[in-house]
Amino acid sequence: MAAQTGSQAVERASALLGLIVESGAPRTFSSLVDELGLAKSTTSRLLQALERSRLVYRDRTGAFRPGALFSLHAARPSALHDLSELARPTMEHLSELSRETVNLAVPRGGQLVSIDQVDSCYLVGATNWVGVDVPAHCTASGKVLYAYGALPRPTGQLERRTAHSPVDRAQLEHALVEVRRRGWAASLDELEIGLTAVAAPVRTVDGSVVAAVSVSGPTSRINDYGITRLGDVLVAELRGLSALLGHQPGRKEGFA
Amino acid sequence: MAAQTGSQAVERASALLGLIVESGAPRTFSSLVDELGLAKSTTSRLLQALERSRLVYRDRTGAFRPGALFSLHAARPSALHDLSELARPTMEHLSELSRETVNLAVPRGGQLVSIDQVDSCYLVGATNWVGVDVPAHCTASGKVLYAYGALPRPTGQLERRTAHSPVDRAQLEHALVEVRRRGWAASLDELEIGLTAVAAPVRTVDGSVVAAVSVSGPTSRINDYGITRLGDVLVAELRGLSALLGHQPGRKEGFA
DNA sequence: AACTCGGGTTCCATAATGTGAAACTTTGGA
DNA sequence: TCCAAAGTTTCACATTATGGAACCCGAGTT
Repeated sequence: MAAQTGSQAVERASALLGLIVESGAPRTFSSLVDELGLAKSTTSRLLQALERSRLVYRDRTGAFRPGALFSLHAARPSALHDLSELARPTMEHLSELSRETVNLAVPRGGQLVSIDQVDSCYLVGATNWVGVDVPAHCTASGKVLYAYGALPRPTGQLERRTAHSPVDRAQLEHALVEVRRRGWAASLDELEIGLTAVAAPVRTVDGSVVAAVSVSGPTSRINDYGITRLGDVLVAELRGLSALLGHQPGRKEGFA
Repeated sequence: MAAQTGSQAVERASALLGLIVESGAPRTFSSLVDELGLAKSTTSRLLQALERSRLVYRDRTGAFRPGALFSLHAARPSALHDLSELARPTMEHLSELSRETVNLAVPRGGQLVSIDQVDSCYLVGATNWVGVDVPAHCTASGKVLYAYGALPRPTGQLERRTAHSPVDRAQLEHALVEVRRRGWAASLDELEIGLTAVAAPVRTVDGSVVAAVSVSGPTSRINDYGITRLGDVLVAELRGLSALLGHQPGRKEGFA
């Protein structure tokens, strides 16, 4: 189906592993067989290989569960289970896709702050955002956090950073409606002329939004990539990240 | 080398995964190549497959790290990081090897108590030990815990359960020296006539012993398997389990 | 700039390895 | 006891993995 080149056996085995690990509950052999649609024999062999390698094991009932290697990783004191550690792989991936700067932002004290960043590989556009507080209303991540109630609405005057900054409350609210509709937010030249960002939400187990991930770069390059396309990619990738946080994709995606 | 039948590609890929996950530090491509001794091309393809499946990812520096699936598992609230959960795979494995009852025992209130058990597949020998306190000096696990200082020496009279129970303190101490020398302990008919057990220590990150795993069954069957052989198997397997707890095999294996 | 060294990926012919249908075994139910 | 379901092993076939060599790319060097 989605094989690029090369190792089909490994990919199939990995798919099995994925199913076993992702669904917290023990997976039965037959459920795996017809979920992947492989022959019983093939499935059996692959699972045996995984079992030999201690990547899965069969519990008492004969169902498959994540094996010792997973426990090992989980037990590592160094395996920071915090957000930025979890998000790293996804962010690296997004960085490769877009080749632009990727940021992970969370609300802090009524503003938003980036807690992790993967730099663009271009020279232009690789400023550091980690730790610097920026006005949320003119960033893509900020809009996401506003839209889904992760950040309380700003009080007082909305700062005008550029001619494009939204300073009118009604205008902002209108934008937020749009964000919720599409699932992602954009900010074109609103914080700084020539700087565009696209962001989407990261949800936790109860469906609430806890962070936003943004991709940002020169307006021209982002436009080349396509804002909508980028938004959709972000949403898709972050759905995966949300799953890591325990968010069940099926569930209501309410906004606080 | 140690392939039974079937899927070599998967096993090789798994071996790579193992190296990447086990050594907490990021692994470089070439280190993987010459550690496994596979062709560069093969290694490259396998790693690409693993990367596509999000089982590993390349960080900024190009080194390989455990991928999203591992984070996912680590983040699971259900992923009990406690001892018995961690030990399960190993215990199941031992159960299959020996086909006897496997117990995980920890010290509690000066005695020892089993906190998890995998039953033998034989009818004879499958009693439940979980939760029942037994006199430590006539069990294999107890001797292990004594030997490595996980359990303070017993006070008062040593209970005589059978004619083979060690009731003499000097005799016990002598046995403990032997335990430390070999790395495992045995108990033949000491708790109950006809019941033999072999046990070895589980170490945690600082090298101290926190638990013992024992294999026990009818003296005759255990003898058939070979006490020494069983002891060695236990030591080897538990070395792996100890690694899960962060114990660096190289480190000093001091006994408290 | 041109040259080269080392790490890494891609190509390619070869055959070894993985594949699925079906036969077989085992388990559990009625 | 007989049957159905669940899983494993067998087997003939060709798809798929393999490793050597060629290639690529970036970082030093002259």
